[in-house]
Amino acid sequence: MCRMNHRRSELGMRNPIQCNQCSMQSICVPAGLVSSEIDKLDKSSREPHVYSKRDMVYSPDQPLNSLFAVKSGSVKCYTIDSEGKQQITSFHLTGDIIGMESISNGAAVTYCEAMETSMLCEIKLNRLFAQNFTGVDKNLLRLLSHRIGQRNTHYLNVVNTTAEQRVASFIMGLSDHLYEHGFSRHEFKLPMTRTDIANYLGLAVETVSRVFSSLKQKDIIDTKQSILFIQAPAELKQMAN
Amino acid sequence: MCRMNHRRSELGMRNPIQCNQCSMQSICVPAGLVSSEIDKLDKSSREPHVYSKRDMVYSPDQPLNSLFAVKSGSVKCYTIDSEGKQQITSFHLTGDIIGMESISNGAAVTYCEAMETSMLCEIKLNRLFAQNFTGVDKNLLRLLSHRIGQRNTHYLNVVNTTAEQRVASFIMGLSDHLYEHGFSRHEFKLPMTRTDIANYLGLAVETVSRVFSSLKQKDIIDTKQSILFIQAPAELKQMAN
DNA sequence: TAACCAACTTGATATAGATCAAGTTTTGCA
DNA sequence: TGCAAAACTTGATCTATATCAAGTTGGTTA
Repeated sequence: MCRMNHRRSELGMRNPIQCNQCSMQSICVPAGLVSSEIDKLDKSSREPHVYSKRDMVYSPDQPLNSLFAVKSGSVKCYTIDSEGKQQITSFHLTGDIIGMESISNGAAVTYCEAMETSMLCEIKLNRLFAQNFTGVDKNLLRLLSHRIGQRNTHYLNVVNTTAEQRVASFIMGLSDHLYEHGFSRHEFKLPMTRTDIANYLGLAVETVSRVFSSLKQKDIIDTKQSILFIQAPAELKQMAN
Repeated sequence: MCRMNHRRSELGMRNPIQCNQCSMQSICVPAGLVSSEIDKLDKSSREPHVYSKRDMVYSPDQPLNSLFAVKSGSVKCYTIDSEGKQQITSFHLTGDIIGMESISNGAAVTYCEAMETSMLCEIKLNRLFAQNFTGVDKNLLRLLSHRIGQRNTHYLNVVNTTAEQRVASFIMGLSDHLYEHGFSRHEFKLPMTRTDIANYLGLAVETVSRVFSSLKQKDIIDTKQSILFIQAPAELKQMAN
């Protein structure tokens, strides 16, 4: 049987699900809690908050003692330098936990903005710290450790690589992430603009556009509006290296 | 009185100090332990291991359930891609804790190599996990969170910046780190080669060399062998932005 | 459904930094 | 202490990608 049939469409809106069915519950909720206790969590932790396109989840220097789980949709995190220039540091899709870099000083360090209508759950850190839930701390520790690895990987993808490698690796990264979270590997919506992709990868928009055109011409990918089709995954993976 | 007089020379070898005097003890040793209990820690945790230049601390895929504290000297972490090309992901000096990205899967993900004679203490993770030392877990969590921020900062320094900005920011970063750890802010030894700096910053060696020459010509820095002097910190900081 | 604005594309040209080349200086070892 | 190898520097040339320019396409709103 084709695995694809079981997969959710990336294109439609998903239904919000309860904490006790959520794939992120090992992080969100102290591991020891049973279903009846989950119901007692305050509403802001139990129910996802809906953000519209361009809504800000948090801004630099804002006190922040929570993480956020992206239940659906997508966000971008960015800084703005002294000359007012935006620099995107990360994109986050369904299944990502964001805000880990602010644990160290209790304040946000980037802007975090919804790129489309998105649902995020707030995970209050004081709940994780309240008791000696060492098991939970371990999960959290693994999560942060994994994020450090991801940041290194992104760095490796941008330093000393060609424009084509960066874009190929970027697309493969999205594809892998979506597949791990139950979506199609070869057909998905790109929630970010070419300008955002370019900024994230340290390239000019025009260069990103040219790479997309070139990949399309080689029948490696195709696009229809903001939907991307990966037609030759092996070739793309090889480019990404 | 000049603060400099109190600072250790970066140039000479430091004496190993005991755990109970060590500035890293909040991370290395479960916080509750008193001096008499520290003595009971096994020798590998209590005493730093000495590495000679080019010695490998760990290699990718090697099982790793420890962090390492750099007590003196310096190391570089790097990956080697499928074409055998080295890419340096980080440098670490006295006071750094390394290996955090391997917590998530219990195995090293990079090579870690001593750049000079260095002393590192092994911090076994199972000791931190053994009991419900939530306080320690919190320290560790903050440490990892901080590292994520550092990785972002390094990324910001390399993406969409000029060669001059990268080098200026790199030098300022070293200067700040060394100052925070009790060394001189304006005069220190560069333990890495120009080739390593170039690789780390995504530049060619020749470009790094030219930037150094240009900064020297502008009387912003000076070098004598591997000693670097920062002569105009304000200008350098402004370049780094 | 028009019309406007943002996003995207494609082409022409400019340039920062890579690469190639040929020294010079420094380091480490016999 | 001297010599070889490695590290570094400087100059000349090349190139990948930025920048500038001028469209085209697509999405949103009246």
